[in-house]
Amino acid sequence: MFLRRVLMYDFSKVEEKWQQYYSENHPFEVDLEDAQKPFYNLMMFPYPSASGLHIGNMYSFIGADVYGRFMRLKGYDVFEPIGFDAFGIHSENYALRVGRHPAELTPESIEYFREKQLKKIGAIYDWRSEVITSSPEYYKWTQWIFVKLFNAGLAEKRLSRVNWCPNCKTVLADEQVIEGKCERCDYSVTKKETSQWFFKITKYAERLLKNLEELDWTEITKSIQRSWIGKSSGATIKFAVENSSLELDVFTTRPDTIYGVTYLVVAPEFGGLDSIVKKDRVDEFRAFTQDVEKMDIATRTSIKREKRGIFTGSYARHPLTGERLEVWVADYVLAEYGTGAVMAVPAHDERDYDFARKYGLPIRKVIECEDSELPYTGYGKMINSGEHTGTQSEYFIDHVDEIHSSMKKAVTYHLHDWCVSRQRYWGPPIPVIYCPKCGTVPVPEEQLPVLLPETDDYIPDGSGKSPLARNEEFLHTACPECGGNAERETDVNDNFLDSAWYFLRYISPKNENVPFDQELAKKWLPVDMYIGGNEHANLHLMYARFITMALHDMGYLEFEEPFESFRGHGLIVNEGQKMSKSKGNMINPISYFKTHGVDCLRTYLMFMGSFLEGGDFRDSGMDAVRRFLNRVWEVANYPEGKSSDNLKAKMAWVIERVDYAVKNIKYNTGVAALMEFVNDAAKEEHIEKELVLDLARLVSLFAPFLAEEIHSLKGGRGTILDSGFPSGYEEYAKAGSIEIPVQINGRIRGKIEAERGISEEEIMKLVKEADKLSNYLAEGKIRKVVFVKDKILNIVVS
RNA sequence: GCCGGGGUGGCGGAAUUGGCAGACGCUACGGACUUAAAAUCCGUUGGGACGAGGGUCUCGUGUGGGUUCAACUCCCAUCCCCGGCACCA
Repeated sequence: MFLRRVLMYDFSKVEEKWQQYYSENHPFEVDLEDAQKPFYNLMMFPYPSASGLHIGNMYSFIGADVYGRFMRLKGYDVFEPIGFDAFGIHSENYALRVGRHPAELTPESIEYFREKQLKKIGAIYDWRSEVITSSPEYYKWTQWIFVKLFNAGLAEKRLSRVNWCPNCKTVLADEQVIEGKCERCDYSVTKKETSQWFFKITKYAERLLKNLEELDWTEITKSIQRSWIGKSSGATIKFAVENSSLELDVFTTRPDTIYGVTYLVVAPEFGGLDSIVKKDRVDEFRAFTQDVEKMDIATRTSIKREKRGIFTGSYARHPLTGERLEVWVADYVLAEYGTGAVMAVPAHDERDYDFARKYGLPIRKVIECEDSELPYTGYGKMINSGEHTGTQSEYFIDHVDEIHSSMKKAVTYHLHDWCVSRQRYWGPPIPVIYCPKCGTVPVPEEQLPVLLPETDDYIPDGSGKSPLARNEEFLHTACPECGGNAERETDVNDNFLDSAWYFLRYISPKNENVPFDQELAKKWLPVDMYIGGNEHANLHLMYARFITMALHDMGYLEFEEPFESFRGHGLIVNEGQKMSKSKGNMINPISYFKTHGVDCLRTYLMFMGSFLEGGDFRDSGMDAVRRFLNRVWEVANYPEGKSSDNLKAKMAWVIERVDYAVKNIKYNTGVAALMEFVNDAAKEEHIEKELVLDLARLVSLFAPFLAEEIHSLKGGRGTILDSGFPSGYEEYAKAGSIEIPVQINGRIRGKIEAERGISEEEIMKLVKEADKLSNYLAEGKIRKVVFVKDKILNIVVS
């Protein structure tokens, strides 16, 4: 045993040196026009709302950057931009909380994020492409997109019962309501009827769903999108209402239970209800609907809550049997879904069953089952179904179009139109003008941007109107068409619109004439790899896809899907515990920059678990990675001299492992392979320069600064990423002997050392010569030999 | 309830997709160095049995079955955890 001198490297000095090198020499700027092998590597830009990037941001960015570095090392022109999602309710709420004006606070936050954090982490950003969504140069084009959507008939202002957060004092999209609570502040959301701008994303529901099949996205992300779109197939069935011109359309996924309908139910908010409520019941009906209205969404949609309803006094006719059916109003039917009315089949639907039992409504079995199974919701043989008795459910559903003129196949989606207006200050004003003569007029392109006024009067008042409505100077304007007095729309756009197209702006962030250069778009888009958290899998990705599709249909983009590949990564926990401010167990990345260094934090974040599934952060793991990096440095400083063939074979193996690990986003296994190599290399007395360089190249994905230092120590110039992905060890990988495990009757009984590529006959000969193994063979007759070349030998003996 | 992902040592996690389960790392223990500690280095570390010892045998990837020469991996059943959706008709 020989004692090795301890060689520690001064990470803070090394890191400072290369951070400075990166910021002075811009080695990662890409010539977008001339690049030969374009690769667009995208990560989710942060919103500069809090006191700095948190460890989750860091995790996400570094995971994406490792991929970008890998592609760069492979010789691609990797475009890795970054920016700031600086508008929106999170930034605004943060500003309100600390009592500063968002226009004043946001630039400060950005400055801090950029200079103190993002520029330190060793990412290969091209800072020339930075976009800030709150800058007029950017939101001019956000407004431009609004106008384009408006002109294409995809934006519409309509009266709607929308989600209202009494705390944030704004409307929320359905997507921002989580279990009846506001996504931002956790306050119980209520419904409020107001006039709002909507984007007609539902027009794209089928395409958004269908295209998922072709996308190279993590499965979990696709599944989240699918369930959000929520397609369901069935039929609409028309019921005529007695003594009324009203026809009730219901949507059902189970038209095969049509003979089991014993009453109809409509939602309390259903339009035209007044006409069917019998006069003697009007008061009772009013009281009931008002009561329902008052419920917050969490209560309304709670499954456990007992269903309530009242009979309207009207009857409808069953389209097939002519039977009279009571029409009820009940709080368990939602106006927003399907047609807002349902046919109740208590025997075969749990909700209808509960309701029918409570109010003594008839229950009629029409699908064969035991009485004890009611409500039976499975498919089966139709019974008590007139001429269709004996038909199978599935067959009836398939042929529903042929049964009766009142029944038609239909599809509904859970996806709702995207409510984009926000009654807040900190966002891009919606570029629309209301003229008493000309009506709703979009602001002409040449008048964009509609600047957000600089004002101290920006705090929301809960009136349901944006603070901008109080700004007389902003409010009053001239109609672009007739020049007469007109008023501006005072709501601002949802923050998700800002981020729905930022990846397009990155390729031409300074272009004043177009939102994005179409030639560059052809060359660089769609995005080759997008890595980010699954917490944005629903909203952000869906909206970005929608906007891209719409721009495609208008002829601005050749493709309709913005992100060819997407990888959603997991979350970090701290020592097995979820991080939260209230628990006080937040991990502060900056403090680790100081104690362990950026390289160490990067490498550890990638090593602590499977990136796609998230990981458990532990200080002891940080120390382990610091040891590893020190060993890399130590090995790099070994005297130069011939290395063993074994070590070169190991290098061949590591190269393959790292290649596989990065392509499959299994970074932890890549780091593990590098550790193995370093453990082996440390056992030798000296090392060849080329091996040191190749080690550094692979290490540079995770620990860039240390790698750059080693590269320059060994005489390299520029950034190590330009020196190419390691190769050239193939012959060592092929040479040498390997151990082949030998199984006898499925159990490992020994190992045979043999040349690579050995044949079955040869290895059997060696097995028979080996005492121990031949003893096992002697116990019986060889029935079968299974030999997988270079892998395993299994002999069946009986 | 439906849909997705998962369950592997004391712990974080590997196993390139049917081919040596537990790579790599942590922790713990033992040792070297040290006046001492830290740091560093070396060794041991899934359970059980046998052996003075090199070792040998055996059980083992939530649970119960199955397919196969061979199963963490595939099939059937079942339990649990995480995530998404959910009075969605």
